[in-house]
Amino acid sequence: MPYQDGTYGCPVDVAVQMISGKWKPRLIFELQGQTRRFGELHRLLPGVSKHVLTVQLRELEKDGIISRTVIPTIPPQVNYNLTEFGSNLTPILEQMIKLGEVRISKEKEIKDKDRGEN
Amino acid sequence: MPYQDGTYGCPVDVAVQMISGKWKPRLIFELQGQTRRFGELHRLLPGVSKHVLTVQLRELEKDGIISRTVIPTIPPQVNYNLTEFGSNLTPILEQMIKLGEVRISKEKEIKDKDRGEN
DNA sequence: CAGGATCCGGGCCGATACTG
DNA sequence: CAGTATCGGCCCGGATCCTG
Repeated sequence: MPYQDGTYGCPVDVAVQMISGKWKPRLIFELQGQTRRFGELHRLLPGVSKHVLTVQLRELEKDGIISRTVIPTIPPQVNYNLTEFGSNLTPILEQMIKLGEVRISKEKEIKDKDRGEN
Repeated sequence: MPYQDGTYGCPVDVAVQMISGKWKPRLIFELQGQTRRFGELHRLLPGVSKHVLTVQLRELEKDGIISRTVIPTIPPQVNYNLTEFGSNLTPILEQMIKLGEVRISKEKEIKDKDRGEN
């Protein structure tokens, strides 16, 4: 959202706002190239409650990152997809995965070293 | 941090933990290839208090992303740098900037369209 | 100059119960 | 199945004042 003078904030901050939320990056990741149902996402993210999951999904939808499609059957079915705009987030996720892996292997080293010293 | 069974979480979540914090991505961005002093960072991020800035810097330091160097002059001088490990975050920042720019130009379009309709 | 100490408010997140 | 409704805790972030 622009300031009153019509200017916009730093691109970094803008991006931060879009993906900030404890589960959003994970959700975007799980929706890469796949349609997922609500319950599916709920199972894929152990620890998230349905309430919080709903809120995060709604925010992503409002930001134009994902789309939500309701199929009015009984029982109902709701599908989530990445939008075209949302696919712009893919490179970020890829880099986050790389970073996470680097970090994990670094921790493994430390742990292995500690074991060697005891 | 690993679980008790020695396994590690999803790389995405690990990365999220590292960069989550309202000002962290901005701080990492401002430290790309440059040494910066505390006051400098404080001026570069309008809106952040010294207290919060300190906390965020300390967390980044604890995670091994930045280094903190004190030069005991009067008045004191404290320099911050990205560590070698921290430079692993550069690709993420680049992608976040791209994303932010896409988003900003998209909002500009909408605003221009609205102006045309009124 | 670069913080530490203290207080505080909000919203982020989660648990539980209920529903079309 | 895919949510809503309600409640509550807790921590993040901010304001203010103080210091070597």
